[in-house]
Amino acid sequence: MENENGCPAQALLKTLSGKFKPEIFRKALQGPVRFSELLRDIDGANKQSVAVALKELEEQGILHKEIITPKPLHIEYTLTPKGQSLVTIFQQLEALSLHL
Amino acid sequence: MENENGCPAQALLKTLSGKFKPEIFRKALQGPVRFSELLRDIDGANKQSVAVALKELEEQGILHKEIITPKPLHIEYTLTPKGQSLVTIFQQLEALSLHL
DNA sequence: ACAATTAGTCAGAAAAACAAGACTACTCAG
DNA sequence: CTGAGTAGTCTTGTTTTTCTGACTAATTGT
Repeated sequence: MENENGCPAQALLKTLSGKFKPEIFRKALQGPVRFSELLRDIDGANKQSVAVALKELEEQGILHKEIITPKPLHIEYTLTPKGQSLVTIFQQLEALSLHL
Repeated sequence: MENENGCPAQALLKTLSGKFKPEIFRKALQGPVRFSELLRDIDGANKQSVAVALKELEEQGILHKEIITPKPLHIEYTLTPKGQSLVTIFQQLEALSLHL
């Protein structure tokens, strides 16, 4: 496990790779997301993968986890400022994929 | 195998995922690359993975494969215009990974 | 009391990605 | 003729990623 990486973008690229991360990120753009909501809405999603994706996105400081109410358990994930800064890059990626 | 993907960026993101693709892309920025050169220069690279990466990058229209001389076998891969258009995005990704 | 929802975790299986080594096929230098 | 370089492919095996189903633990609805 050595990581003397000559390519800085690679790390960032990795943080958004994974089957559901781009999808989750995308939904988070439109507002706070929750675990079970993602599970329902994302086609082919499974608990484990969504849970791991959320955890990693949180660890990477892209999403912020917040317990809204503990009584009827309600947790929300929102984009952090760092997450917001990725938005423009995503928009460009999307623009690119359209006209090609 | 259905791909009615709600996330356009995901496809593009996938084209650059994989252990060596970012590295190969990066080298291609500095000039034409060749198979054995990548094999030598990229740390931990192996024939199979590099071959597959090159093939996929070519299929995705990011690299252009050209036989320079068939006699002493010499093949070069160069960035296509589509590949070029990814450069700015990469630069932003790198800028981002620095100040975070 | 019983079912459903919330948000997970855990163990094991299945699938996908990656790696190692043998092999093809052709050219060039000695 | 032999060894080295070019650019791969093919088969097999390992490692990583993803998926499935069972389980926890609490609350709300019927």
